[in-house]
Amino acid sequence: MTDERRLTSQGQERKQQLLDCAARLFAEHGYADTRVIDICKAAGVAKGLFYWYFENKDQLFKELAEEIRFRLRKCQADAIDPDADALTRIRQGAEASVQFMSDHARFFSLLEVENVGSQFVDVLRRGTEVHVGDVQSLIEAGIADGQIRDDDPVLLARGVVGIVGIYGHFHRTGRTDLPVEDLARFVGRFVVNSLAADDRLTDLALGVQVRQRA
Amino acid sequence: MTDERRLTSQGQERKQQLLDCAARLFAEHGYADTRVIDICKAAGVAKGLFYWYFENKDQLFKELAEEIRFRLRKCQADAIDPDADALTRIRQGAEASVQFMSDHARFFSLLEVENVGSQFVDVLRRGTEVHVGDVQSLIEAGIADGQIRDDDPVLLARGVVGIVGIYGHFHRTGRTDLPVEDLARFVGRFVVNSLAADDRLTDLALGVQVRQRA
Amino acid sequence: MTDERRLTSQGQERKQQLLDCAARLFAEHGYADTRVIDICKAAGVAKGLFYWYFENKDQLFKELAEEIRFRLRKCQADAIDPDADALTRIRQGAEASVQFMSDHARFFSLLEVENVGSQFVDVLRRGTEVHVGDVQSLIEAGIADGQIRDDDPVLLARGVVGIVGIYGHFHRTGRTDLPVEDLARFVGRFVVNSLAADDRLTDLALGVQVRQRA
Amino acid sequence: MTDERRLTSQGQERKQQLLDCAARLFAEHGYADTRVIDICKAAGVAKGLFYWYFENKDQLFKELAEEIRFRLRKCQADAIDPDADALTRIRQGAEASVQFMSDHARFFSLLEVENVGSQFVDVLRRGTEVHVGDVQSLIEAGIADGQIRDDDPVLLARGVVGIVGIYGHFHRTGRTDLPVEDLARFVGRFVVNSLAADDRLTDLALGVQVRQRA
DNA sequence: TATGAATGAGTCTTCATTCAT
DNA sequence: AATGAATGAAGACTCATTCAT
Repeated sequence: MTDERRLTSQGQERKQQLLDCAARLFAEHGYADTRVIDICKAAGVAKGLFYWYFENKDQLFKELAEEIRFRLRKCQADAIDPDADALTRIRQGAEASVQFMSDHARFFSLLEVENVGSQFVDVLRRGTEVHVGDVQSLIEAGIADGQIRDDDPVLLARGVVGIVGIYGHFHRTGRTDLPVEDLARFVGRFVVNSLAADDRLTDLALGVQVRQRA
Repeated sequence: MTDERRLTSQGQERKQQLLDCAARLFAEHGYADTRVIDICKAAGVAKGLFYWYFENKDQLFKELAEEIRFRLRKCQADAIDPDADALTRIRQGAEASVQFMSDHARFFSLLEVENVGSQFVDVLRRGTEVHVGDVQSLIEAGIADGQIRDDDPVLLARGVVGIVGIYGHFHRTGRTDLPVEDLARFVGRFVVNSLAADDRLTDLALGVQVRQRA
Repeated sequence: MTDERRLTSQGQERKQQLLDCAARLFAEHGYADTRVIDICKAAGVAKGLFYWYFENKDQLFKELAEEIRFRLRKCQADAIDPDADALTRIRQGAEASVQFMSDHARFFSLLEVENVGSQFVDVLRRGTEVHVGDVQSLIEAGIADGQIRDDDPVLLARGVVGIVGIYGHFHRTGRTDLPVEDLARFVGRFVVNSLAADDRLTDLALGVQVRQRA
Repeated sequence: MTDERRLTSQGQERKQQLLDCAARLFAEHGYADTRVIDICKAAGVAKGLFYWYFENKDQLFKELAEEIRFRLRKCQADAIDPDADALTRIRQGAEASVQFMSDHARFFSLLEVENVGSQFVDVLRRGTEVHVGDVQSLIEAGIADGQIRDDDPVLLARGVVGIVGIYGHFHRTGRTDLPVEDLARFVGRFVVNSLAADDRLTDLALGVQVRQRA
């Protein structure tokens, strides 16, 4: 399947079925510990068929990774109020991301493979960079507004993306019984606090109506 | 080497040599892509000797992981001023960690394997928990002092540990030419901002002498 | 091949081919000294294919052992005259067994592994017990008839099975140039003599028409 | 230790200690599954020392095998009444052998390794031949006397040795709770019945004083 | 499309044996 | 005599990928 192939609708389904099974198994046992045959068995097809739909195991992974990135980004865009200020938008994006990661826990674990020596560093890193870029733009706007503290925007953006990932992982690996909504709000607070130039702006971005400062 | 073996000093050296070689190779090519024989070749010994010192490849990894965690913790303890306030101590610990991760980049990449399905989740997670616990104590103290914002200490601690890890990884993977010292200071700032209850306390923990607030 | 696999007829053939080659090699060089790759080379297939048909080397052995036991038992049943008396039937079974072991010497050497500490004791022992059980029934009948001397039927049965095995081994290991037919008859005589309650009954079971007793 | 070495008395002890441990372990787990290091550990010495006392693992086994054969033969000789008739002497030898095998169960299991493809066929077979030779002489005498049925003496001898071995194995592997003495007597009976030319002679060799014949 | 069969390079692990001290 | 260290050949088993039908 090196070339772009036109798949019948049944073929499309079959392919998606394999993708879904793979995602689940990768999430459950990791990429290395999931064999091609496991995926096929889960989908109830013969091993040979795998290679009709995918060039190889790596390629399947990359398809999965990109699909998920794409969905996440869409979700973030949907969650962000285009008229809000930069910090608020970052917060909204972060909260939506945490929620999304929880909803698609299985799929998402995949992206955590960004490890040294992995054959996927490139894809994954490229994926991360997209998010970092998104956040960076917002941060630059926020700094220009004086809303975000004046520090290296790229570094700050990386921090934001990283934090979201951390708590996503944390929640995904079941080490808290906190409801996602609460965790999402916590992450929003955390991110805003990390970036805000000033306490009052923090309050603003957090939507605190009235607050007494010491 | 299932049982506890008494090693001669020569044996101890040889074992450490194998550990060192393994750490380097794991860092360079990843755990899975480093074969036992690669480690042995790097150490200039026969393959069989590996199994004189280690039960198997997994076990070696676990020994390494624990050794590194131990060293990091020692380094943090050394960097922290026992008389300083909680937030400052967290900052010192974070900065020291970034520095340490840079110095021992090779070793440290190892710990990034905390992935779903890995055979090492347990060891690694346990390792992380130690750090989280350390930070948590400090955070609780800081909250009691009113220096750190009143939020869930465990979650906050996880954020701190996570952030340090992220920037460590970032630096390790060579995606910045920022000198480590600068990165460490940035991380310190980031952490402090994330936690501080108030801008003035931020300044305090960052050692800013005088600062005009808007 | 952990699960039950549906094999095509081609697959069945290939599997049998591997079984046959394995049997021959095991017989020639012993179980331990036959490598999986030897079996594959003998069958002209790649190493990996072995594991398509068998879980592992042990499992193949067990399949072989059971197959051979099954065939032997079938052969015995065919050789026995259902209308004859017990002692005669035992003799017929013994003779047929010796003949069978000679015909399938290769296969049969396998069963001699019933050794202390072998990973196969269970299967092999279970196999032996089947034969012992068969003989035991006949012996009990013979004792009831007064044809077989009144001694512990289980022990006697074990003796019969053992003797047959011994001479089978003896012939198989080429330590005699006696034709199998003669050896079989000798074993028949031996068994009958061991069991018969009385000389006259011995003669009967041996089919001696007339004989002068001293 | 290729050459004959003069061992100090302490050395003799140490060597015997290794032999004993090896015998036990071989009996318990089989030859192949007993590692040199297991023997050394059991004896509480370092692995290197093994090769001070034995050329290699095979050689140790051979020493053991011969030692046991020697002892068994001695025991048989002691049990046999030099003035008795041939059949009686065979019976006495057989009974003594069963008893001996029970007493030295551990050691004795070793001799059952006479398997195709084993590196020990030679030693073991040679050992067996000694016993067969012993019995053969007695059988020839018995045939000359008309006490033993006129059949091939070598084959008969093999049968006798084989039967003794079978029941020895049977008892050793714990598949009967019959006291050894009883088993030994059973084997004596079995052997005598197998060989005797005539029922009356059977009685004689079994030491039956008076018996009513049908 | 779909299947079962086939390939073969790759890796861990074992263990008898030897060596230096 | 005795020890711990070192060697390296050997073999079982895995699994992504390809093939014939």
